[in-house]
Amino acid sequence: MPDADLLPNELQRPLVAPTRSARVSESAAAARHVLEGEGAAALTMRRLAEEMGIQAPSLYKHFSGKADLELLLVEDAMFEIGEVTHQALRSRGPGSPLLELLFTYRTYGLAHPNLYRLATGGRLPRERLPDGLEAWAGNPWFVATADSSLAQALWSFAHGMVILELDDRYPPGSDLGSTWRVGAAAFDHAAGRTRDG
Amino acid sequence: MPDADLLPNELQRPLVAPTRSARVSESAAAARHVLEGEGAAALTMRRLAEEMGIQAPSLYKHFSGKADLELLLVEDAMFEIGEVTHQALRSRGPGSPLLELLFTYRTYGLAHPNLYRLATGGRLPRERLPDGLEAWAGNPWFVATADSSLAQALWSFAHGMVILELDDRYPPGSDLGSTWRVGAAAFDHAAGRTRDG
DNA sequence: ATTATCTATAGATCTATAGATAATGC
DNA sequence: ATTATCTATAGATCTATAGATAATGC
Repeated sequence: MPDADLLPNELQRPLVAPTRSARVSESAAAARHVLEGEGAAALTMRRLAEEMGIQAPSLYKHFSGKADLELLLVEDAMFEIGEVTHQALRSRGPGSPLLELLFTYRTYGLAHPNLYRLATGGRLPRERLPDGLEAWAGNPWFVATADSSLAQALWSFAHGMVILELDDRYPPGSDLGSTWRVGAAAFDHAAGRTRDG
Repeated sequence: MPDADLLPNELQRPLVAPTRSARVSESAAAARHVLEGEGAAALTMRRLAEEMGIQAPSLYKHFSGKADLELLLVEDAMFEIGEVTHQALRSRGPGSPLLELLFTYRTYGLAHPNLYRLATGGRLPRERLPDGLEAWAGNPWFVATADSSLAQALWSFAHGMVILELDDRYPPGSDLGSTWRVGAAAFDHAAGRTRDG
């Protein structure tokens, strides 16, 4: 069923590939649990098997290899990020819509640090992703700016902020709330909005 | 000796720790060669030793471990990025100073992808870095914006752009030059400059 | 019957230490 | 004498396959 009402420029959410068996879904959930709790280095086939109470070789009946498993997690993260950011635009409050979008994105990243790193770091296996997922997940940035270059610039700013914050790259004591706000204000202006629009 | 003439807000360059023996410097150069040529996964103590024509255990007379070696590369990258970005501000041409700074940063990242990833990804071992290096390397962003929040926002934008470009994260066919320009323009305005200043 | 799991194990790594030997510096 | 290097190797992993056994679905 189509979404009730789409914003201007909003894309239809792509379908989740219905090809995940129950066991595959369980594996993805367990993998996520290990990843978030213990970090990327801990996410091995052995550790995942242990988490599920089975032996590692059994996993190969469900996945052709580790890359398969990681792809599921990347998909999950992209769907979730797409959901929350689309939602941020639809239910926007009185403040700057960009700031709302940015804070929503930040909140997701900070809440799922290792999943965020996995999903946004390194090359994207485009040829194996569900059709339309990449475009749909990036769509909120375009909806918010109505310009593809500005959308990319805004997303780059957001990603830079999140990944640098996750990696504790800002000098201790930095007021990151303020950094997000001045960034949002700069892009608000570029998008043709007044600062307190 | 002090720099000839510093820009407003410009910091003095910190001294390179003069503690690198000739062999350590050679190792760092060889490590860099392996890293840039073959990627982070190839940078092992074994591969480095092979590159230098010695046996891996010999390296442990020069480094306490792999972390030691990587620290050298991070320092090198931070010094180099600091150099080129400070230089970009000093020798600025007629265009937007932010765009010049941004393009200089981008050019460095694209020219040294794996070193850039190593130096900017993951946690920074602050306690082991030369005194003042982090602040000095980040100083150009502050000089360019004269505001610490805006400086952080601008640097975050720049890093996001570079890392996403290195990881081929923009949809194929994206006009990234345009993305850099609209970003620069947004921050130029926020820094109180007119678009064609 | 078919699918999921198990045991056993191949085959590749890696980092790092111990102790012997060669090279270098005063 | 001291420092750099070598050989040998400990000790930990990891991914993935082969083939046997147990569980499940028609």
